[in-house]
Amino acid sequence: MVNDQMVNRKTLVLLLGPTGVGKTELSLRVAEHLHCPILNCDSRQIFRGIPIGTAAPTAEEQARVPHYFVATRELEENYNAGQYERDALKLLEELFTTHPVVVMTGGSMLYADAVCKGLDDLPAVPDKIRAEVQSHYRQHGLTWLQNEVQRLDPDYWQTVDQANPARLAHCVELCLTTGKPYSSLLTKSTNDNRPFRIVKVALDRPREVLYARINERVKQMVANGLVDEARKVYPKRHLNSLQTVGYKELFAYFDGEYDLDRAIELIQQNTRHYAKRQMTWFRRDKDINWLNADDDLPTNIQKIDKLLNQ
RNA sequence: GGUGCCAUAGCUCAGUUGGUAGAGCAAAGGACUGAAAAUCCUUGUGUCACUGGUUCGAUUCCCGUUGGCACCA
Repeated sequence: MVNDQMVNRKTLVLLLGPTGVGKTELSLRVAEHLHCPILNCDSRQIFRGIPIGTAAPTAEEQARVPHYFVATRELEENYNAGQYERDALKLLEELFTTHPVVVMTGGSMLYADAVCKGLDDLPAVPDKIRAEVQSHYRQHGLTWLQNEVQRLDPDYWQTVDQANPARLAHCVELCLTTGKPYSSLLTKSTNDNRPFRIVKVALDRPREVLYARINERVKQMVANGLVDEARKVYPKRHLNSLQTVGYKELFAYFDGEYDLDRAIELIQQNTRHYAKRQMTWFRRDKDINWLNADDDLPTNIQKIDKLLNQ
Protein backbone atom coordinates (compact mmCIF):
# COMPACT_ATOMS: atom_id res chain seq x y z
CA MET A 1 0.00 0.00 0.00
CA VAL A 2 1.08 3.54 -0.71
CA ASN A 3 0.67 5.40 2.56
CA ASP A 4 1.23 9.02 3.63
CA GLN A 5 4.68 8.35 4.95
CA MET A 6 5.79 7.04 1.57
CA VAL A 7 4.24 9.96 -0.29
CA ASN A 8 6.36 12.29 1.79
CA ARG A 9 9.45 10.29 1.21
CA LYS A 10 10.45 9.84 -2.40
CA THR A 11 11.97 6.42 -2.76
CA LEU A 12 13.83 4.58 -5.46
CA VAL A 13 13.42 0.83 -5.16
CA LEU A 14 16.46 -0.69 -6.83
CA LEU A 15 15.90 -4.33 -7.71
CA LEU A 16 19.18 -6.07 -8.50
CA GLY A 17 20.39 -9.62 -9.04
CA PRO A 18 22.43 -11.67 -11.47
CA THR A 19 21.21 -12.26 -14.99
CA GLY A 20 18.52 -14.94 -15.22
CA VAL A 21 17.59 -14.84 -11.54
CA GLY A 22 14.04 -13.62 -12.20
CA LYS A 23 14.20 -9.84 -11.80
CA THR A 24 11.76 -9.02 -14.59
CA GLU A 25 8.72 -10.80 -13.19
CA LEU A 26 9.28 -9.53 -9.66
CA SER A 27 9.83 -5.97 -10.90
CA LEU A 28 6.52 -6.08 -12.77
CA ARG A 29 4.64 -7.30 -9.72
CA VAL A 30 6.28 -4.75 -7.44
CA ALA A 31 5.58 -1.91 -9.87
CA GLU A 32 1.95 -2.97 -10.28
CA HIS A 33 1.63 -3.15 -6.52
CA LEU A 34 3.16 0.30 -6.03
CA HIS A 35 1.47 1.81 -9.12
CA CYS A 36 4.75 3.08 -10.46
CA PRO A 37 6.83 2.82 -13.62
CA ILE A 38 10.02 0.80 -14.09
CA LEU A 39 13.38 2.24 -15.06
CA ASN A 40 15.62 -0.22 -16.83
CA CYS A 41 19.14 -0.41 -15.44
CA ASP A 42 20.64 -2.78 -17.99
CA SER A 43 23.36 -1.44 -20.25
CA ARG A 44 22.25 -3.54 -23.24
CA GLN A 45 18.46 -3.49 -23.01
CA ILE A 46 18.79 0.26 -23.57
CA PHE A 47 19.61 -0.42 -27.21
CA ARG A 48 17.12 -0.88 -30.01
CA GLY A 49 17.31 -4.00 -32.15
CA ILE A 50 18.55 -6.63 -29.70
CA PRO A 51 15.56 -7.54 -27.50
CA ILE A 52 15.86 -11.35 -27.64
CA GLY A 53 19.50 -11.71 -26.68
CA THR A 54 19.28 -9.13 -23.91
CA ALA A 55 16.06 -10.60 -22.45
CA ALA A 56 14.43 -7.17 -22.64
CA PRO A 57 10.89 -6.81 -21.29
CA THR A 58 8.41 -7.87 -23.98
CA ALA A 59 5.59 -5.78 -25.43
CA GLU A 60 3.15 -7.62 -23.15
CA GLU A 61 5.28 -6.90 -20.11
CA GLN A 62 5.67 -3.27 -21.10
CA ALA A 63 1.89 -3.07 -21.51
CA ARG A 64 1.49 -4.09 -17.88
CA VAL A 65 3.83 -1.38 -16.56
CA PRO A 66 5.33 1.68 -18.29
CA HIS A 67 9.05 1.18 -18.84
CA TYR A 68 11.83 3.71 -19.38
CA PHE A 69 15.25 3.19 -20.96
CA VAL A 70 14.23 0.11 -22.91
CA ALA A 71 15.20 0.18 -26.62
CA THR A 72 15.63 3.95 -26.57
CA ARG A 73 19.14 4.21 -27.98
CA GLU A 74 20.65 3.27 -31.32
CA LEU A 75 23.37 0.64 -31.45
CA GLU A 76 25.68 3.26 -32.96
CA GLU A 77 25.55 5.46 -29.86
CA ASN A 78 28.49 5.28 -27.50
CA TYR A 79 26.30 5.26 -24.46
CA ASN A 80 27.93 4.92 -21.05
CA ALA A 81 27.46 4.97 -17.30
CA GLY A 82 27.97 8.73 -17.00
CA GLN A 83 25.21 9.48 -19.47
CA TYR A 84 23.00 6.96 -17.76
CA GLU A 85 23.51 8.70 -14.43
CA ARG A 86 22.47 12.06 -15.91
CA ASP A 87 19.53 10.60 -17.85
CA ALA A 88 18.27 8.62 -14.88
CA LEU A 89 18.53 11.49 -12.38
CA LYS A 90 16.71 13.83 -14.73
CA LEU A 91 13.92 11.33 -15.34
CA LEU A 92 13.62 10.48 -11.65
CA GLU A 93 13.17 14.15 -10.79
CA GLU A 94 10.21 14.27 -13.17
CA LEU A 95 8.73 10.97 -12.08
CA PHE A 96 8.94 11.83 -8.38
CA THR A 97 6.61 14.76 -8.96
CA THR A 98 3.82 12.28 -9.66
CA HIS A 99 5.03 9.06 -8.01
CA PRO A 100 6.28 8.64 -4.45
CA VAL A 101 8.05 5.42 -5.34
CA VAL A 102 9.81 4.38 -8.53
CA VAL A 103 11.27 0.98 -9.34
CA MET A 104 14.59 0.56 -11.10
CA THR A 105 15.76 -2.89 -12.13
CA GLY A 106 18.65 -4.40 -14.02
CA GLY A 107 21.98 -6.05 -13.59
CA SER A 108 24.46 -3.40 -14.73
CA MET A 109 26.31 -2.80 -11.52
CA LEU A 110 28.25 0.28 -12.58
CA TYR A 111 25.09 1.93 -13.88
CA ALA A 112 23.28 1.25 -10.61
CA ASP A 113 26.19 2.61 -8.60
CA ALA A 114 26.34 5.68 -10.82
CA VAL A 115 22.71 6.46 -9.92
CA CYS A 116 23.18 5.69 -6.22
CA LYS A 117 26.60 7.19 -5.55
CA GLY A 118 27.41 9.35 -8.55
CA LEU A 119 30.42 9.53 -10.81
CA ASP A 120 32.80 12.46 -11.17
CA ASP A 121 32.03 14.86 -13.98
CA LEU A 122 34.27 13.97 -16.87
CA PRO A 123 34.27 15.45 -20.35
CA ALA A 124 33.35 13.25 -23.30
CA VAL A 125 36.35 11.87 -25.14
CA PRO A 126 36.46 13.12 -28.74
CA ASP A 127 36.31 10.31 -31.31
CA LYS A 128 39.64 11.46 -32.73
CA ILE A 129 41.46 10.95 -29.44
CA ARG A 130 39.82 7.59 -28.83
CA ALA A 131 40.84 6.45 -32.31
CA GLU A 132 44.43 7.65 -31.77
CA VAL A 133 44.79 5.83 -28.47
CA GLN A 134 43.32 2.65 -29.96
CA SER A 135 45.62 2.87 -32.95
CA HIS A 136 48.74 3.25 -30.80
CA TYR A 137 47.59 0.42 -28.55
CA ARG A 138 47.03 -1.87 -31.52
CA GLN A 139 50.45 -1.04 -32.93
CA HIS A 140 52.56 -1.01 -29.79
CA GLY A 141 50.56 -3.13 -27.36
CA LEU A 142 49.99 -2.93 -23.65
CA THR A 143 53.49 -1.58 -23.00
CA TRP A 144 52.63 1.63 -24.80
CA LEU A 145 49.55 2.19 -22.62
CA GLN A 146 51.58 1.43 -19.50
CA ASN A 147 54.31 3.90 -20.48
CA GLU A 148 51.76 6.60 -21.31
CA VAL A 149 49.99 6.26 -17.97
CA GLN A 150 53.31 6.37 -16.09
CA ARG A 151 54.25 9.50 -18.01
CA LEU A 152 50.89 11.32 -17.96
CA ASP A 153 49.51 10.26 -14.57
CA PRO A 154 52.10 8.68 -12.22
CA ASP A 155 49.67 8.84 -9.28
CA TYR A 156 47.04 6.82 -11.11
CA TRP A 157 49.70 4.32 -12.17
CA GLN A 158 50.23 3.45 -8.52
CA THR A 159 46.63 2.37 -8.01
CA VAL A 160 45.42 1.23 -11.43
CA ASP A 161 45.13 -2.39 -12.54
CA GLN A 162 48.33 -2.20 -14.60
CA ALA A 163 47.53 -5.20 -16.82
CA ASN A 164 44.08 -3.93 -17.82
CA PRO A 165 44.16 -2.22 -21.24
CA ALA A 166 40.63 -0.81 -20.89
CA ARG A 167 41.51 1.02 -17.65
CA LEU A 168 44.82 2.31 -18.97
CA ALA A 169 43.32 3.46 -22.26
CA HIS A 170 40.56 5.34 -20.46
CA CYS A 171 43.14 7.16 -18.35
CA VAL A 172 45.23 8.08 -21.39
CA GLU A 173 42.14 9.30 -23.27
CA LEU A 174 41.14 11.64 -20.48
CA CYS A 175 44.68 12.90 -19.92
CA LEU A 176 44.88 13.78 -23.62
CA THR A 177 41.36 15.27 -23.67
CA THR A 178 41.80 17.52 -20.64
CA GLY A 179 45.55 18.08 -20.54
CA LYS A 180 45.43 17.09 -16.86
CA PRO A 181 46.19 13.84 -15.06
CA TYR A 182 43.12 11.64 -15.02
CA SER A 183 43.45 11.05 -11.28
CA SER A 184 43.18 14.81 -10.64
CA LEU A 185 39.66 14.67 -12.12
CA LEU A 186 38.58 12.03 -9.63
CA THR A 187 37.74 14.25 -6.70
CA LYS A 188 34.75 12.49 -5.29
CA SER A 189 35.54 11.50 -1.73
CA THR A 190 32.01 10.97 -0.44
CA ASN A 191 28.89 9.76 -2.18
CA ASP A 192 26.52 12.26 -3.67
CA ASN A 193 23.47 13.05 -1.59
CA ARG A 194 20.46 12.16 -3.65
CA PRO A 195 17.17 13.99 -3.08
CA PHE A 196 15.45 10.64 -2.60
CA ARG A 197 15.81 7.53 -0.51
CA ILE A 198 17.22 4.37 -2.06
CA VAL A 199 16.05 0.92 -1.04
CA LYS A 200 18.27 -1.73 -2.55
CA VAL A 201 17.04 -5.30 -2.83
CA ALA A 202 18.56 -8.19 -4.72
CA LEU A 203 17.33 -11.61 -5.68
CA ASP A 204 19.45 -14.62 -4.83
CA ARG A 205 19.33 -18.26 -5.89
CA PRO A 206 21.61 -21.25 -5.30
CA ARG A 207 24.40 -21.28 -7.85
CA GLU A 208 23.41 -24.56 -9.53
CA VAL A 209 19.79 -23.45 -9.90
CA LEU A 210 20.81 -20.12 -11.40
CA TYR A 211 23.17 -21.79 -13.87
CA ALA A 212 20.49 -24.29 -14.92
CA ARG A 213 18.08 -21.40 -15.51
CA ILE A 214 20.68 -19.56 -17.58
CA ASN A 215 21.37 -22.62 -19.75
CA GLU A 216 17.65 -23.08 -20.32
CA ARG A 217 17.05 -19.41 -21.07
CA VAL A 218 19.76 -19.39 -23.75
CA LYS A 219 18.07 -22.36 -25.45
CA GLN A 220 14.79 -20.47 -25.28
CA MET A 221 16.39 -17.37 -26.83
CA VAL A 222 17.63 -19.44 -29.76
CA ALA A 223 14.14 -20.94 -30.14
CA ASN A 224 12.75 -17.39 -30.12
CA GLY A 225 14.95 -16.28 -33.01
CA LEU A 226 18.23 -15.10 -31.51
CA VAL A 227 20.24 -16.31 -34.50
CA ASP A 228 18.20 -14.18 -36.93
CA GLU A 229 18.38 -11.21 -34.60
CA ALA A 230 22.17 -11.53 -34.48
CA ARG A 231 22.37 -11.90 -38.26
CA LYS A 232 20.50 -8.62 -38.71
CA VAL A 233 23.02 -6.68 -36.63
CA TYR A 234 26.05 -8.65 -37.87
CA PRO A 235 27.18 -5.80 -40.18
CA LYS A 236 27.51 -3.62 -37.08
CA ARG A 237 29.43 -6.25 -35.16
CA HIS A 238 32.29 -3.95 -34.21
CA LEU A 239 30.10 -1.47 -32.31
CA ASN A 240 30.59 -1.39 -28.57
CA SER A 241 26.90 -2.06 -28.03
CA LEU A 242 27.35 -5.45 -29.70
CA GLN A 243 30.30 -6.57 -27.62
CA THR A 244 27.67 -8.54 -25.81
CA VAL A 245 27.11 -12.11 -24.72
CA GLY A 246 24.82 -13.84 -27.20
CA TYR A 247 25.97 -11.80 -30.17
CA LYS A 248 29.75 -12.00 -30.20
CA GLU A 249 29.55 -15.82 -30.10
CA LEU A 250 27.07 -15.93 -32.98
CA PHE A 251 29.19 -13.50 -35.01
CA ALA A 252 32.10 -15.94 -34.68
CA TYR A 253 29.76 -18.75 -35.76
CA PHE A 254 28.76 -16.71 -38.84
CA ASP A 255 32.48 -16.31 -39.56
CA GLY A 256 32.86 -20.10 -39.53
CA GLU A 257 34.99 -20.27 -36.38
CA TYR A 258 32.78 -23.02 -34.94
CA ASP A 259 29.33 -24.58 -35.38
CA LEU A 260 26.02 -23.40 -33.93
CA ASP A 261 26.00 -25.93 -31.08
CA ARG A 262 29.39 -24.68 -29.95
CA ALA A 263 28.20 -21.08 -30.19
CA ILE A 264 25.23 -21.90 -27.97
CA GLU A 265 27.49 -23.62 -25.44
CA LEU A 266 29.71 -20.56 -25.36
CA ILE A 267 26.74 -18.22 -24.88
CA GLN A 268 25.63 -20.32 -21.91
CA GLN A 269 29.13 -20.36 -20.48
CA ASN A 270 29.76 -16.64 -20.95
CA THR A 271 26.38 -15.82 -19.44
CA ARG A 272 27.36 -17.90 -16.39
CA HIS A 273 30.65 -16.01 -16.20
CA TYR A 274 28.75 -12.74 -16.35
CA ALA A 275 26.38 -13.82 -13.58
CA LYS A 276 29.37 -14.76 -11.44
CA ARG A 277 30.96 -11.32 -11.89
CA GLN A 278 27.68 -9.68 -10.97
CA MET A 279 27.50 -11.73 -7.77
CA THR A 280 31.04 -10.69 -6.84
CA TRP A 281 29.96 -7.06 -7.13
CA PHE A 282 26.70 -7.51 -5.20
CA ARG A 283 28.37 -9.48 -2.42
CA ARG A 284 30.42 -6.54 -1.27
CA ASP A 285 27.51 -4.06 -1.39
CA LYS A 286 26.39 -3.91 2.24
CA ASP A 287 23.32 -1.80 1.40
CA ILE A 288 21.65 -4.69 -0.36
CA ASN A 289 18.67 -6.41 1.27
CA TRP A 290 18.63 -9.97 0.00
CA LEU A 291 15.49 -11.72 -1.19
CA ASN A 292 15.22 -15.43 -1.81
CA ALA A 293 14.03 -16.08 -5.36
CA ASP A 294 12.53 -19.39 -4.21
CA ASP A 295 10.05 -17.50 -2.04
CA ASP A 296 6.79 -16.73 -3.82
CA LEU A 297 6.14 -13.28 -5.24
CA PRO A 298 3.67 -12.13 -2.52
CA THR A 299 6.23 -12.97 0.15
CA ASN A 300 8.93 -10.93 -1.54
CA ILE A 301 6.56 -8.05 -2.19
CA GLN A 302 5.69 -8.06 1.51
CA LYS A 303 9.37 -7.90 2.36
CA ILE A 304 9.83 -4.92 0.06
CA ASP A 305 6.77 -3.22 1.63
CA LYS A 306 8.33 -3.70 5.01
CA LEU A 307 11.57 -2.06 3.87
CA LEU A 308 9.60 0.83 2.39
CA ASN A 309 7.79 1.43 5.66
CA GLN A 310 10.91 1.45 7.79
C1' G B 1 39.65 -65.45 -31.32
C1' G B 2 44.98 -63.19 -32.61
C1' U B 3 48.30 -58.93 -32.69
C1' G B 4 49.39 -53.88 -31.72
C1' C B 5 48.37 -49.16 -29.38
C1' C B 6 45.99 -46.50 -25.42
C1' A B 7 44.07 -45.82 -20.00
C1' U B 8 47.25 -39.28 -15.84
C1' A B 9 42.82 -33.08 -12.82
C1' G B 10 35.51 -32.22 -14.51
C1' C B 11 37.32 -32.30 -20.23
C1' U B 12 41.49 -32.55 -24.01
C1' C B 13 46.25 -34.01 -23.34
C1' A B 14 51.76 -33.47 -21.79
C1' G B 15 55.41 -35.66 -18.59
C1' U B 16 58.33 -38.45 -15.12
C1' U B 17 66.00 -41.88 -18.72
C1' G B 18 62.11 -45.37 -11.72
C1' G B 19 62.45 -40.63 -6.39
C1' U B 20 54.06 -39.88 -6.00
C1' A B 21 53.15 -34.92 -11.76
C1' G B 22 51.73 -30.04 -15.28
C1' A B 23 49.52 -27.13 -19.44
C1' G B 24 45.04 -25.36 -22.04
C1' C B 25 39.90 -25.24 -21.25
C1' A B 26 36.16 -25.83 -17.43
C1' A B 27 35.36 -24.45 -12.24
C1' A B 28 36.14 -21.23 -7.91
C1' G B 29 37.67 -16.49 -5.68
C1' G B 30 38.68 -11.34 -6.59
C1' A B 31 39.24 -6.20 -8.84
C1' C B 32 36.62 -2.48 -11.39
C1' U B 33 34.64 6.11 -11.43
C1' G B 34 32.05 6.90 -18.73
C1' A B 35 33.63 0.17 -23.38
C1' A B 36 30.82 -2.50 -17.48
C1' A B 37 26.70 -8.36 -20.87
C1' A B 38 33.11 -4.68 -21.26
C1' U B 39 38.09 -5.30 -19.31
C1' C B 40 41.57 -7.52 -16.04
C1' C B 41 44.00 -10.46 -11.76
C1' U B 42 44.61 -14.96 -8.59
C1' U B 43 43.94 -20.33 -7.58
C1' G B 44 45.97 -26.99 -10.15
C1' U B 45 46.63 -33.54 -4.63
C1' G B 46 44.83 -36.01 -8.75
C1' U B 47 43.42 -43.77 -5.62
C1' C B 48 48.73 -41.19 -12.66
C1' A B 49 42.39 -47.85 -14.66
C1' C B 50 42.74 -52.48 -11.36
C1' U B 51 45.76 -56.86 -9.38
C1' G B 52 50.44 -58.95 -8.62
C1' G B 53 55.94 -58.86 -9.52
C1' U B 54 61.06 -56.61 -9.85
C1' U B 55 63.21 -52.63 -6.72
C1' C B 56 65.40 -49.24 -0.95
C1' G B 57 61.42 -46.91 -3.81
C1' A B 58 56.69 -48.01 -9.37
C1' U B 59 52.37 -43.43 -12.02
C1' U B 60 56.97 -44.76 -14.88
C1' C B 61 59.75 -51.44 -16.06
C1' C B 62 57.43 -56.66 -16.28
C1' C B 63 53.00 -60.45 -15.86
C1' G B 64 47.89 -60.58 -15.73
C1' U B 65 42.72 -58.32 -15.49
C1' U B 66 39.15 -54.78 -17.18
C1' G B 67 37.69 -51.02 -20.66
C1' G B 68 38.56 -48.34 -25.40
C1' C B 69 40.64 -47.94 -30.41
C1' A B 70 43.00 -50.05 -34.78
C1' C B 71 44.42 -53.97 -37.81
C1' C B 72 44.31 -59.34 -38.91
C1' A B 73 41.18 -63.66 -38.99
